[in-house]
Amino acid sequence: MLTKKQTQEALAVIADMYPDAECELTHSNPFELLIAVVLSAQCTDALVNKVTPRLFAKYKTPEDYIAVPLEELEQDIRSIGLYRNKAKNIKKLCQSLLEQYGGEVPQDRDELVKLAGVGRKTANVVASVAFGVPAIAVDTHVERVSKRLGICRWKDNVTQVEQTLMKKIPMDEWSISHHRLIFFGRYHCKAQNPQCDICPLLDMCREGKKRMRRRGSS
DNA sequence: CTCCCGATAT
DNA sequence: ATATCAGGAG
Repeated sequence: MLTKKQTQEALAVIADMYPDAECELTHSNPFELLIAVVLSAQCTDALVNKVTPRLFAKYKTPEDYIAVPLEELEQDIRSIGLYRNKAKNIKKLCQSLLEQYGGEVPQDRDELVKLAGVGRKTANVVASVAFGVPAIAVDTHVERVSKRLGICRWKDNVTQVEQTLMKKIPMDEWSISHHRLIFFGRYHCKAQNPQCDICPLLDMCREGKKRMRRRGSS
């Protein structure tokens, strides 16, 4: 496992690669962000961004989502995938916003996770990006990168990964580091074809060195 | 653990 | 053809 100091050294290198990493889901207010993040489960941001322009033009408020039949909302988000669950969740979520939060998106993570379709990862993204609350949302990229680099253990679950990252990163850098880890995972330390051969972190990466050996001897 | 699920890269 | 995609609910 990388120490706290080694972890921050690795993050400094990643910061050089992606100094301006930020949320890539297009949105213009907390409500749109919440919808976009719910839609983004098991799906790329790029695909979500293809759908949200016309979605957000049609649906401005929680009332708008409740007003249409479920089947119509399903069709409007069909290309995202998992659309039946997501349409149902968005309707329930909007209902809750109106009934319990005056139509506004709550800022508290504990309130956010009570909403349909909102788990810890989504709640962290919304709290962090929309409201500036320090948080590290552990998605597939953050988990993969953290495990490959050895910031956490291979068998850690997402909760353990989040705890470890919060311990090894200063709180005022949680949000920016989270986005940089995502960029690093999405564009460089990719799931399918990681670019270990040109990786500035290869020296301190167990998995990378293992992969390079495997490639070199075959 | 399984199911949801279309789009995309390889 | 298959793995994967800013996961969450039952």
